[in-house]
Amino acid sequence: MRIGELAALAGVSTRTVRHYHRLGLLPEPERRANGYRVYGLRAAVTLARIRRLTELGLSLAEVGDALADDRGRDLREILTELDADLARQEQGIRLRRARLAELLTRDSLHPDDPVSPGMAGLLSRLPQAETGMLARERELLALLDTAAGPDTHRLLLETAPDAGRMGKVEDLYRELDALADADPGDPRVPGLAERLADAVPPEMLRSGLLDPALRPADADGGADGEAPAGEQEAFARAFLADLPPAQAEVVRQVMALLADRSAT
Amino acid sequence: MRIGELAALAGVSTRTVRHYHRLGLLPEPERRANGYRVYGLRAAVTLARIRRLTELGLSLAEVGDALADDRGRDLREILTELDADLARQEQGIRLRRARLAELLTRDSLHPDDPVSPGMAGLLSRLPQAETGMLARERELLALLDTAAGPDTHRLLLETAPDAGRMGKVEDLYRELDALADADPGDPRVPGLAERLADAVPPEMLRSGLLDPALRPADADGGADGEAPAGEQEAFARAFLADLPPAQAEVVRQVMALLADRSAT
DNA sequence: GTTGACCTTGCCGCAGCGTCAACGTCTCTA
DNA sequence: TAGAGACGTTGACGCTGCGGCAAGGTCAAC
Repeated sequence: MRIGELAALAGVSTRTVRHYHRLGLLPEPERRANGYRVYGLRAAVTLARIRRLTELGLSLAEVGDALADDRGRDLREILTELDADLARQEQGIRLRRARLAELLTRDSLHPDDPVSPGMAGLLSRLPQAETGMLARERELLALLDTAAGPDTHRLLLETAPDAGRMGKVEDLYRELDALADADPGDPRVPGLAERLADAVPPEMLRSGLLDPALRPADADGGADGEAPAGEQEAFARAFLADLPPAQAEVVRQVMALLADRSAT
Repeated sequence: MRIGELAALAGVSTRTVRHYHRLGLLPEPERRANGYRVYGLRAAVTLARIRRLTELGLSLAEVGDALADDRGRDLREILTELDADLARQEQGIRLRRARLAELLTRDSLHPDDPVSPGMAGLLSRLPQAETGMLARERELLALLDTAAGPDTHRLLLETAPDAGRMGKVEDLYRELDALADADPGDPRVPGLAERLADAVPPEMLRSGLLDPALRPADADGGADGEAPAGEQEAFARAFLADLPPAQAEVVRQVMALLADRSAT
């Protein structure tokens, strides 16, 4: 047999056969004078064994072990391990399919993409916004949905304000947006900060969710704080750093006010 | 933020971030004077979106499509397709796990490796043999188990001789083995051929399983036949080509005898 | 000044082949 | 007898999603 016939017999490509030669799974056979490989039935038998094993899901390296470890004994180990691995894969796929199914049943695929069900609910209660501060907060929440640790995540969903309260602060957000190009010393800043501080739900303060953000390190006017940076601080700092100066100043003042109040 | 902070925030490696840059999934940000990349919160948001999508099982290319196709609409298609793909994978894994389970419950892992249950049964009814013609036939059967089409495979299992009959021909196989180094013209050949032909179960002849092997093309003494080679002929030819001369001659004579008999 | 923790680009490696490329060999047919 | 077409040969690159290493440059702290 030449390589093409062997390959056809075993139902693989010639490329595959040569690949197995290079990996040492299939011994290189004799050559004819013209350089063509000549195969006997043994090669087909070995090739079929390799295929049976790979079709079960063994890697070629594992197949190599199984063939080398002279028949048997070790094979059972390999297969057992393989089964465990496949079980893990199956679980992973099922989990992703479940998430997918949940996503696909949602009436509208959220513009912020596949967030968790809880976060999707939270986002849907927030006023919609394509631009401005509200849009940024929506993005931040989407980011937190995947990047925050489970504790932060849980607190976030538990202390989420209800729709009624959110409706009330919508005007305040518009005022914030108006400060996009303003100076940090803008006269509108202090008043807005106070009204915003008043609007923060008390249960959010009590939850401790804001504690890291309230730490003094965030209150200094410097460009970058140097705090040891737990995860929540990291998010808070990144958020602040991303804001226009006047808006950042508002947020800082809000934080200062809240820190004062929670201290008393 | 520098790249390390961004990566930590999103829970990926810096290598991953740079990889996404090269793929165009994440836009290259501004650089500081020293060449360091500087990121804002937007990058973290995008990065988180990429992660959410990849964790669902989308390829990075698909993520790219989803991000490029400006929000939404197309995403549902991609996800639906992905779900179908995952379903296929899940089925594949289940099937392999079922086969694995079947294999692992077998008391002894067969030396010829994971053959199908039917073939395992057939092989277990054949006399064991480490070498010689019987060993070759066992190998051939293992080969046919994976390489033969479903029709051939079914015929093979249906017409398999029972244990009693196999016991009777065991002696004949030993005689065949004795011819391993003999001349094709050896005086023992014709008699052995006749006794072997007598031993072939009539239902195997009737099944048509042997028909291709009985065709005249196989009877000419030439080195290689040139028949159009259906699958069964291919196996038969390979098997014959692999035998020592005297044994091949016996087989040819058996075939000729059977052809005569089935013709009358 | 020297660690040590960052950052930069760039290239190799992984699994399992598919897919050229550039070439030789064989057989059949016009 | 020449040419077409179907084979064979080696070799190298491509794909996925990064990890790892090399060979540096930068920056803050001791």
